[in-house]
Amino acid sequence: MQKLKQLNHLLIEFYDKLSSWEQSVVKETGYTLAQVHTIEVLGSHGPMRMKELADRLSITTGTLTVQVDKLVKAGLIVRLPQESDRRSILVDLTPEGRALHEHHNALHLALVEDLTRHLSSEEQQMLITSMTKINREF
Amino acid sequence: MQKLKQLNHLLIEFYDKLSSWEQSVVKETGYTLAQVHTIEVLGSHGPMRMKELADRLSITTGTLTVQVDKLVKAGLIVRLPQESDRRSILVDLTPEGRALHEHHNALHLALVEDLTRHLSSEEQQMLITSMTKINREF
DNA sequence: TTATTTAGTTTGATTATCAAGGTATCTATT
DNA sequence: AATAGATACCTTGATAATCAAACTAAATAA
Repeated sequence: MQKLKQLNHLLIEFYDKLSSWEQSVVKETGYTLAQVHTIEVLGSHGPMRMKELADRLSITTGTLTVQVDKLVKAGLIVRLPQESDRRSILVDLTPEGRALHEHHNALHLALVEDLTRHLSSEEQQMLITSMTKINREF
Repeated sequence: MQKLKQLNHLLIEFYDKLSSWEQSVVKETGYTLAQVHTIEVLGSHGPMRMKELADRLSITTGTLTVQVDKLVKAGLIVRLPQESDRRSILVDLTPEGRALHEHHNALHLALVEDLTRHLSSEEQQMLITSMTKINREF
């Protein structure tokens, strides 16, 4: 029970710190949090339809339409109408969008490297194992 | 390097899932995410001044003033003017606010219990150790 | 005393978001 | 084939969160 409380607190603390880190990192790009988040999802999962993207971002397709409009205007993504289903639209990164993702992802990797540098190889391995189990349960 | 990528991905996945979970849990309370987040911080760290609360929430004091107005009106918190420094104001939970925090916190604990139930006692212990180190570095 | 810093508030503008309604397209049923 | 229902996306109107900048009051330093 004490362990649970402790773990709960640690996970929340990590969440808050990551949230704050992301905010400050995003601010420097000149884009908004929602925009960068959209780029992140497209960058790490590849092109996808509006519906799926909205689901992954936990927003409605209505909200996403507005967001995608801005990103298209900014030259970061493109809308690709689908022949197979003419209702749906594939959204994909432009080279500029991909560049932004690469850059942002590099910052994430550098952060994780920094955060885990005092973990032994064994601890790192077990952290991977544990987080995998946790995410699977989520 | 492969490990880093893997860990980065796992942490982001966890973050996104927790974010989504929090959103749906908060929705059921009838309060907004920002409101519940404010209650959470006050509940787990105790009463504090506007400035400190704003810092912990990563928002400006201007934003917080508006937020606190709403929470006071909703009966969840109170403003306690300080005699020692008459510029500053201590913000604290009312019994109603505390009840909301208790309830929300219980959901968090239940979630963590659920997520970690397939971890061995040893894994749980090492997860605590690792997350402690990570948060310290953050 | 005067100047500077600090704590909190107010205001105006921007962004993100949702719910609800609308259009076009696809799918299943008759 | 015709119709009904479901799905994908878009549009619109309203609300919430946020910041920057200007403001007030109080504390602190010169």
